Amino acid sequence: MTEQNLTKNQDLVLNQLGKSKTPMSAYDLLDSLRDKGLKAPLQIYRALDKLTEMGLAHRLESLNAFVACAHPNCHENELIAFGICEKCNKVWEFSDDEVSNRLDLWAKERDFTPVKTSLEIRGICAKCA
Amino acid sequence: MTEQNLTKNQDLVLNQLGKSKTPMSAYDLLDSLRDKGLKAPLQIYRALDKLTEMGLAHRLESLNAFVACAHPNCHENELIAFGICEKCNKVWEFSDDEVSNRLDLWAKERDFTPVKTSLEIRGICAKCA
DNA sequence: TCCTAAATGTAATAACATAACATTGTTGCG
DNA sequence: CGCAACAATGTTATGTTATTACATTTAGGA
Ligand SMILES: [Zn+2]
Ligand SMILES: [Zn+2]
Ligand SMILES: [Zn+2]
Ligand SMILES: [Zn+2]
Repeated sequence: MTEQNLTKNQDLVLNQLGKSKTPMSAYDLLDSLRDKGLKAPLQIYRALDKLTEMGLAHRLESLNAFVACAHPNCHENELIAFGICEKCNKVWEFSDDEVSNRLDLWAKERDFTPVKTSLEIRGICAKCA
Repeated sequence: MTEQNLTKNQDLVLNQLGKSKTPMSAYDLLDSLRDKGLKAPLQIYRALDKLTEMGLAHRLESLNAFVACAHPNCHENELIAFGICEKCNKVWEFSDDEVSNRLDLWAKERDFTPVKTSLEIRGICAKCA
């Protein structure tokens, strides 16, 4: 295992995500890991579930795809935002306390208990403009 | 047509969405509109495409589902955010200028041109807590 | 060791979305 | 009106994403 407590499949998936410059779908991952012995979607989805729980990978809801976390130790509780270029598919991961605070405020005002927030800005990056 | 310039299918889909208290998937919509003559997923998806373009409906990326717009004339350009209760599935549509400004700033700093932003807070509402 | 919980393997199926192509309806212009 | 151009529709097939169900193996602690 190259990462802390990861199992074989989790490690394979995370490494593959780490190598990729752009998000990968579960089936992209499956295709690229067939030669490592992975054969079924569920093997990928199970690994991704754990990795996203641990905060080592993130799911991009608007793409149905996944990226490795770009931060060393990305807390799963904090708000994470993504910029996604629709031309080159590159992803920028960032967070913004002010945005986070405003959304917390919205929630508090309504007694709404946030569980998971997704914030994805799709557009065109500087390089592709 | 009960709405402005909508075609028959668009009108059927929007009305169905309007009646629903919770988001509906394309196939939910298809099932509930079969007796109105709709038979194929594409008929639903095409109507949804137009409705979301017009800002009369919104897609919830994290649910693969759709809601009627809760605002009278919801500009498609402004940032729209959603709170989604994972227990009762109710959705609150809102916007926040400060959040919007912070994201604009993030984009400007990088010459990133936003096209479409999705912001979805999943959690538990006051009633379900 | 033995028990238990976590992880894995495998097949089948469900849920979501689009491609391709033929047809019909609408609008505006000569 | 008659025609062209475009938008919307109908229909079939297929592609893509995700989960259910169940059997088996592995890892770690009493
Ligand atoms: Zn991260
Ligand atoms: Zn780009
Ligand atoms: Zn709206
Ligand atoms: Zn609720």
